[in-house]
Amino acid sequence: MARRIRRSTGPLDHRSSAILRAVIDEYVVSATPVGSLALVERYGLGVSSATVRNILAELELSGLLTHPHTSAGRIPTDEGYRWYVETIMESALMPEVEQLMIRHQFGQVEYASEHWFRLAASTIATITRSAGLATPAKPAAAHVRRVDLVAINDRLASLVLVLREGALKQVLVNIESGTSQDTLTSVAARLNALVTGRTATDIARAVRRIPDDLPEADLIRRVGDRIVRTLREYDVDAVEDIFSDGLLNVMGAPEFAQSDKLRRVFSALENRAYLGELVGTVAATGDVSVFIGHENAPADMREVALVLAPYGQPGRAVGVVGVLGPTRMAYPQAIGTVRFVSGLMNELIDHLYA
Amino acid sequence: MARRIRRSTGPLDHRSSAILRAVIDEYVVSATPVGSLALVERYGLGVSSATVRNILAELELSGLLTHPHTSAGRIPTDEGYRWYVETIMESALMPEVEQLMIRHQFGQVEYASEHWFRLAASTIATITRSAGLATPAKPAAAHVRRVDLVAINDRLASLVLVLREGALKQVLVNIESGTSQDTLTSVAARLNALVTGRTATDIARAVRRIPDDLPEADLIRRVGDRIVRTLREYDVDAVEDIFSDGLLNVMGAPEFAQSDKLRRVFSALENRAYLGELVGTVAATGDVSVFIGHENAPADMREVALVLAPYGQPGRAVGVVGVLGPTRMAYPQAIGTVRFVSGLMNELIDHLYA
DNA sequence: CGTTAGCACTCTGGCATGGAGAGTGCTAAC
DNA sequence: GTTAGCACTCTCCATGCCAGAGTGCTAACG
Repeated sequence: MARRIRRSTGPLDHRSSAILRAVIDEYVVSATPVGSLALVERYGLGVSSATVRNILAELELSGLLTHPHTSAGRIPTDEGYRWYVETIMESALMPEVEQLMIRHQFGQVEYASEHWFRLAASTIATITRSAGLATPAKPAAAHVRRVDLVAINDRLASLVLVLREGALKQVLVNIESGTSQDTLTSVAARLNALVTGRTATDIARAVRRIPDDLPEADLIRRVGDRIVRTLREYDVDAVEDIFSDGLLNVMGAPEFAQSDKLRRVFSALENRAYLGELVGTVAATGDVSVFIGHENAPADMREVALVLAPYGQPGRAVGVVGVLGPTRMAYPQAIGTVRFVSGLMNELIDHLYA
Repeated sequence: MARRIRRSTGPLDHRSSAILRAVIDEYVVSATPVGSLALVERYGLGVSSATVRNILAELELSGLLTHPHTSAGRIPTDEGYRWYVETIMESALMPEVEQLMIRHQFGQVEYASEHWFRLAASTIATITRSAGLATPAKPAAAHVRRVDLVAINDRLASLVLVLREGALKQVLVNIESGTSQDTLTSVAARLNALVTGRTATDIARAVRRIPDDLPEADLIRRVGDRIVRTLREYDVDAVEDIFSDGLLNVMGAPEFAQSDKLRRVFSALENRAYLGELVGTVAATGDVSVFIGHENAPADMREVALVLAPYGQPGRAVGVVGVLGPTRMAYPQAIGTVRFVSGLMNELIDHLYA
């Protein structure tokens, strides 16, 4: 026997890392198991295929690579990808050209803040050729900036809440037949004094203290309660909106050629519960997070990887942007892109709250 | 030869229709070509399989059925489905039980009008086990009901438009550093006088007539222009939002087992241009419309059928609800469901504008 | 004249077979 | 420690074959 096979758990030596990296790089583009010969031919390793085979066997023992069957090349395991991601995590950046392109695109929609996160998702999708994900920036607790009441018909009015975080919320409220718009306007004025800058809890307290002899006290109280309820719903709502774009990109991947695999990916995407949970944990961090294959709890997501990053201002409004693709994903690009876009979103939000 | 084969272009005789109907009913549930034997066994036609074969041959000549290959059963052509749909169009209704169930569901979200169309899509998806589609009710030309200006920071304000049709629109506008909220409020009041109940064209005219000596004339004019621009964009915007739910249902259909077919369906769904166009034509009609296979212009939609119906008030706000599924669809159920849901949405909207 | 039994014919789908190609793991030599 | 050489294994694809399903035609029937 030429070399004792190490079941190394420690860090990989230089040559092993180079080969593991090469296997992953190759597999990511070819989507077929990569053999020792292909590696020496295409990656100028300076050793023979036999040597490479020895190292591949070691890497397999360490759990970083596998074999689909005896006489096939190697493919990375989720652990292999994990190692890879750790090694490139810090250095992954976007090419300047693309950065400029994206900045330009965002410049086009300048002030339609509600569309930023959609644009983020579709930009990410285009660049990474995977599915782009994004959630709108959502505050920990909604603060009201302004209230409006507009009569819709004889018995209904539209209650509009403008939140400090830039979001709008509208609900209908019943009014007594014959209430004029003037009355509504003055009620809205009273309410504005009561609610501006406040959160649900504060407003609930204020509403309880409305004196009975105030004109229209009843209506004010009723609308006030409605505001509280609406805010509470808004606060509790698990990230309601996870916008995704470029699903077609993912559908093209060869690993999803069988439609049942594809189906699983989609049902994973409709599994808002898990995504919402992830968004929550990611929002609490500062940088890009990567979730690879079985690192995702739901069985349906075992074949996909997620690259997510938060944006916004911690404690005020926080959202998430990211990529969903096969575990065989161009991680450096994905991480670079997500990092850049989240940074860009940060700039935009900062500008908003300057 | 026993019976001269008719290449009838006229209406089908009673027995032929019964058999055609049987083929379609059977194919819709089995998804496999249906043979003469299966028909006589399961549909008590009172004739032998040989006779049925003769009639099947006639129906094929008339273009209502085909053959995937020589020794297979028959499957309906798009024309066959078309014939079928015409014969059941008027009579397709939902079972009362389901009607009640749906009414109940809508009762739950009573006043969250912005969510009605989403609920419509998901309800339709659940019942028909296909993809449910819905667009929000959108007016021919937006009328402003109210304008609001809220300072966001030193240089930005949020312009909120409440439209007569119940929609909200928000954009950011630049303001001069140091403009107070009071100024903004008074500007908003001026603008309200100017724009209430008007459409983009009217407002553009009014803005041009603002006298220079009005306080803050500049700001008023600038915001006015912005309102006009926003309304115009809103008007022009091809139906921006086509909400869909239950795509997973469609993915399960055996005709989409190969993922490239599935892919085509999805890219069709992202083909907002065509869907928007359809929505436009459907909105102009009064009842359910059905588009089967090649009746759809885009090649990607040749394997799906759409059942669409408008809702809302013509000339005011009109939206569309519908189903997208394989051409092999349970048309009676789909048509009944879509008809009922659109009727229900009509009731809701009428109530809103009472 | 329409209906029916009978039968030859055709096509698919599943399954086994076999050979080419790719890539491994091992051994022995360097 | 590295490498050439080689037997071995497994997939993939093309081929051939068979059973099953269903047709279309023909000839007989009422």
